[in-house]
Amino acid sequence: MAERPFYVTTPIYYVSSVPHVGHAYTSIAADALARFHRTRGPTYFLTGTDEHGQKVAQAAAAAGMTPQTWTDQLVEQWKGLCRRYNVEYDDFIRTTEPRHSDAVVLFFERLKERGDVYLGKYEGWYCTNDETFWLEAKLVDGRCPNPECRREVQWLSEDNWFFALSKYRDRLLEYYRANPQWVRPERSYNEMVATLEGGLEDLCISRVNLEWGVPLPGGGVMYVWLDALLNYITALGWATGDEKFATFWPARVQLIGKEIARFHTIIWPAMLWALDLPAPETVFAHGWITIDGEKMSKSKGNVIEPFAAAERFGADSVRYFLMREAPFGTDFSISLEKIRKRHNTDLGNDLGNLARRSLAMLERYRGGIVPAYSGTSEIASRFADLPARVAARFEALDLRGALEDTWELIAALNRAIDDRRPWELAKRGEDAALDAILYDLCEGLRWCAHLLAPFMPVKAAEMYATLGTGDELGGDWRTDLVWGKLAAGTRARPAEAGLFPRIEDEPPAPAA
RNA sequence: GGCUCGGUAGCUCAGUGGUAGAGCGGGGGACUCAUAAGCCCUAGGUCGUAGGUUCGAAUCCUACCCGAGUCACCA
Repeated sequence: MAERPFYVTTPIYYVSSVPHVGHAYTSIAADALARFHRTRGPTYFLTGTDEHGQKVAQAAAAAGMTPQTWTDQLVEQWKGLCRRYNVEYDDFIRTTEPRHSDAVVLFFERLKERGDVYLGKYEGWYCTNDETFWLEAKLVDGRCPNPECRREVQWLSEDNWFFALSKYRDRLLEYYRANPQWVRPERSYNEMVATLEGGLEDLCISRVNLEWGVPLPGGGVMYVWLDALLNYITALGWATGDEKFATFWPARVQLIGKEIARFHTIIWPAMLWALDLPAPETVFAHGWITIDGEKMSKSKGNVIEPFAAAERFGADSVRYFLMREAPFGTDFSISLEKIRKRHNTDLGNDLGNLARRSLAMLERYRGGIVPAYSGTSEIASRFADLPARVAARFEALDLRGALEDTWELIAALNRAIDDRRPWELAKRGEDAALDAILYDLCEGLRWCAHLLAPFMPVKAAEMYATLGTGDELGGDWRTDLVWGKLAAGTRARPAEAGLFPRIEDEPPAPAA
């Protein structure tokens, strides 16, 4: 049965500053999903940058640059983050590209034709720093109530365009009731239902006193959020009738951080419906990465810097940590020490050492030549359904579960070595039994390489290469992960250095 | 303040009516192929507090305490 093409997106990242590990987290999760789905069929993975809005304009001005120059330079950091972590996107869209901004204008015109957008007056106390209108009652001493801001606010009265969001409320509620899985995890779903039940107001979608954005006919620019949300379809060529759009929309999975759920699960589907387009299949709101339970923040100086982490532990080890540490969707806490522990124990001790000891014995007892498969194996029968189980985890967006299931095989292989004691079999000349365990180990490693490739593409490929099959990873598990497929006579070569060399504790930093 | 979700072994958590579980850490043991890795054994925790329902509750109800999230036209 052919699956529907798989389209996965990350939020487009706001380029007012540099990336941190939270951005890497979302991108890596999307990448793992995309890499898995590529083994089964057409897959498209989109990420990008959100470059409009007042904060970008201000940051650029502060740096003495035009907004365009500013974003041109910053976007390299974001692309560099993907490169550093081997995040293999199919497309990277910037909202300043004409293919996007032209489509935003088209969107606006379509809505106008349809009567979903109208001219109105927006008035209120406005804080330029927060780009927010505040109710008078919320002001603190006549100033911005945001405790980190507290700037003066000004009274603004503007003629603006409004999107008739409220008229989609009932349809949204029906959609939520009919599709309980469409917003996940459940916590986000419940909160959004509660928001909807509380009622919706129309949305002001233009900014007349701002220039850095997509210009609207008659003046002003598009509110940055609507501009940004549209990237998910403009990148596919919605506006130009590209066949990519026909193939991949609606998205199977849109990953977001839980803080932007409202935009993606209320405003976004309404925008799509206004264009007579279907809403995405699933919006998944993942949790925050914290440091000892606290939100990362530059002022606290507790930021994990993604480039430095990759430097110290290797990109794949950080990828592994992020996907393994907590169930996908919940908050979890990160520290360099935690990454180091997972690297040393899960990756070094369990997996890396398994590969090394297995291949060392193959080398010693069989000259590195993979023996023939006898046709039966206890491990084979016990794990026959593993690829299907791991695949089901991916379908369910249970990325940690996929790793946990795979680790069962790794543990079983380590246990098998101790149970069957190849060194004794070799001494006693029990060739058939020795061949059997050695074959199980090599075949097991081949399976691990396939199953782990979405999470650790580089290390999985290295591991696979040591087996010496000459093939590359990336095939369909349903045909490739059949126990016994590893050919007898294959010349495997133990890696010289371990796959995951142990990383020692850092010496205490010298006092400043 | 309203709403939501949590408070279970040192740590992270699973467990939603019927004799308290997993992983990690800690402790003990046997082995040697291996990155002093792996394997085996080992935790006896008033399941936030106080009531209630029930033959029986970590699991249902009530109140309270504690923590987090959310209630913004803020990435």
